[in-house]
Amino acid sequence: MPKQQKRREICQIATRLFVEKGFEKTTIRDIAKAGHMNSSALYYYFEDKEAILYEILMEIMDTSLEQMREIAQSEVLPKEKIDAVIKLHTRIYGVDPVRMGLIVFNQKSLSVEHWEELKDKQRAYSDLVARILKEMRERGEIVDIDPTVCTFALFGMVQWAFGWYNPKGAISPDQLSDIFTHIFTKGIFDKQS
Amino acid sequence: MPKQQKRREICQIATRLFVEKGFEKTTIRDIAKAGHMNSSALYYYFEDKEAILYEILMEIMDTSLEQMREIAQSEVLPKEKIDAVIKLHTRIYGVDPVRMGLIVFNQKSLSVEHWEELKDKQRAYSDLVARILKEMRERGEIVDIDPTVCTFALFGMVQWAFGWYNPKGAISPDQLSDIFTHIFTKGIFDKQS
Amino acid sequence: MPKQQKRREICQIATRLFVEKGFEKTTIRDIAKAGHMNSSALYYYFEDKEAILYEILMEIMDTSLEQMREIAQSEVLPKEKIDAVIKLHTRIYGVDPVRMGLIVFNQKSLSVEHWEELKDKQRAYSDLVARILKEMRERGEIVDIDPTVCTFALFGMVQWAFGWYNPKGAISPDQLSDIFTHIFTKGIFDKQS
Amino acid sequence: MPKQQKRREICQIATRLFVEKGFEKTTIRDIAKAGHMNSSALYYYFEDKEAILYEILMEIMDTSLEQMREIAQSEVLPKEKIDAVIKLHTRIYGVDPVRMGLIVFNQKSLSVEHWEELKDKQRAYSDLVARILKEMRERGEIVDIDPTVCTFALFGMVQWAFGWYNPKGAISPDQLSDIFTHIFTKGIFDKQS
DNA sequence: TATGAATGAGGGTTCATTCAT
DNA sequence: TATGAATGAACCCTCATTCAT
Repeated sequence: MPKQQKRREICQIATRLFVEKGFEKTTIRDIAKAGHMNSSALYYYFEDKEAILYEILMEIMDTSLEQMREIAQSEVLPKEKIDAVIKLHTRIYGVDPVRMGLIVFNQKSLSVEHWEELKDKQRAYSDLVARILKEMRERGEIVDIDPTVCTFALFGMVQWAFGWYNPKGAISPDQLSDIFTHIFTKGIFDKQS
Repeated sequence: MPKQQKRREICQIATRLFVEKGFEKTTIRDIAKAGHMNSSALYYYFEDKEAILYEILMEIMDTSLEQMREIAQSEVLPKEKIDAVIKLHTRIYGVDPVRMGLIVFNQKSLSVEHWEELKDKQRAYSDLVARILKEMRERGEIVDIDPTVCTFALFGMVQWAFGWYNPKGAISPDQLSDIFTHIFTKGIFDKQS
Repeated sequence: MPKQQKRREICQIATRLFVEKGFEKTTIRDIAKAGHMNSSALYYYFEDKEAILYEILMEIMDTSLEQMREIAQSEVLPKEKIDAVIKLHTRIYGVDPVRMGLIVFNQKSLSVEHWEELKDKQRAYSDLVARILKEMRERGEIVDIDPTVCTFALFGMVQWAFGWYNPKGAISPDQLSDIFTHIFTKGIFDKQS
Repeated sequence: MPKQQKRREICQIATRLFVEKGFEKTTIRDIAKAGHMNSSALYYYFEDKEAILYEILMEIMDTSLEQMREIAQSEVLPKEKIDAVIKLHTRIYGVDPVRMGLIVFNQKSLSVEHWEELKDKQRAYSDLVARILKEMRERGEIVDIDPTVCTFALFGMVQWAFGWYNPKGAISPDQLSDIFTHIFTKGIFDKQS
């Protein structure tokens, strides 16, 4: 258990460095120094440098996947689910520069197997949303566009915020997700915001 | 002049490799070998490995910035400009895996100065769009949301396609930009597609 | 006593690994894992990684030296002693891949002092044989060649078998030592085998 | 050509070090330092540390194989061939501490493929001798013992000298090979040396 | 213009060993 | 007796870069 705790600690430190400098430019010695330990000590906790990235990324995906599942399985109207989806995705990926930055900038550094594992979880995550939209589309509640495309459009819009959103700015996370909800559901031509 | 030509050739080769393996994992010898030249020769054409990336990225930004300027300066209705913007951005960044991949995955490899230069051009590019939206907003033609936020929302939605859009799939680039236009302007709750 | 027993156990495990992979490529953790113990525990039983090799090698030398002494001290004709010597050396070093392999491939990994100790015992061992031959030579019973050279010639011929002899093949260990005896004493030109 | 020359130079230096300390304990920097060059320069000439050992070992085998072939193909009596074989093997492997030491102490450090290549050449080498003996045996000229076993017995006797023969001692290489010839052909019980 | 050769800094990783418990 | 954790010294190898030609 203290070992597991130390792993987490290392992951937190590595996360910061990976976001700042990228995986490739972060050396094992950088991580060690930031954690006040010997670089070889890291190999007591992780097999590899890549294993650290893998652990970090998987933890992110597992957590968000679980939350998305809860939304998908909740007993509310599809429309309300979409609201919740946008709120969740904004909070996890839009407003937080770490998670998205980590994934976007470093996924290429995963091993092929681990990368595929990541992709699988991402697919599972987006499928949950696409299925909601599909249902709405079949009921004629939304526009007649491929739900998967709509999902990716939404995700792109929301998560891209990681690159420009300023947490200390005028817009709160909740306001941001409201904005995204408005655009995604009603478009910018709809004027009653 | 042959020198400039050779530079372009090198950039094309490097572009391919950077997209495939990323800047950090592409060695100067990889580029040289792919171009059937000696790795030392590259230093006759470029100061640095980074200089190659810089040139590639700047060329992309300059080209797209120019095209965006044309749209901004054209004498048409703002609404039509938005259509054109989405069409342009979809074509340049959405359906082409190279340009966006290059920028997203490799911008961290630029030197600080070059990175800021890139950011400046990206800002200029997005400002052109934001200004159109601002004008529309002032005229009450669109929803009352910060135009810059709208711009980034649009960009995110569109350019994220580089990661999932399949050029050999059922959706043509034009159809894709129509989809984006619909969502961005009318939202998915508007059912007449 | 349990400590001494454990030492032996460790030596047996290490012997196997040293033969398989060589001393340098066998890690202390390999040995520990094969013995279902923690690598730190080994340091309770042995000072060093090298100490394990030393113990193994010395045990081999002590055993064989003792057996050679018995032959040397036995009250039989020199000629019969030579027969016994060849039989012994064949059994210990020729047909067993472990002992010779261990010595040949790993003696360079001993510390200088230990290496010299090993050499001393090997010298004592070969001296016992050389003295028998010397006696025979003085009596004119054998060819007029330096007995030490003869001894090494014999040892080389016999112990080299560790590299090619197949215990599951057609030749039994006893037959092999008979062959060596024939060659060494009568040469291959002597046809009555 | 200067590159090939440098490769040879490196091999010579490495040979010395491998014999002195063994392959595993010789670092790439040791070799570089002994050759007054930068350790990375070695990688311009050789792919690997192992590639150096491979080159050295193959060169030894190729050379000796060629010389053994000449003997095998010469038009002389089998008995004279055997004399030549012993003379050759004594000179190449018995009297020279380098070649045999290199092979014996370091063959385990070759990659599996390279090790098998080495074994193949060694087999070819010993087969040439075994074939001569086989012919003699069929003609009833020598004892009725498996020629391959005789070959290995001979090789063992001769090459083991690398470990004990003193080039500055009283016995010249030619005398040594005469001794081996006597023992191998007539045995030590035959007294007219 | 172009190349062969060289270099130096550093990167990931291994491993024998130690030490507090 | 035994272990988990930590360490430090290396080790092999890579790579951008340089320089004489």
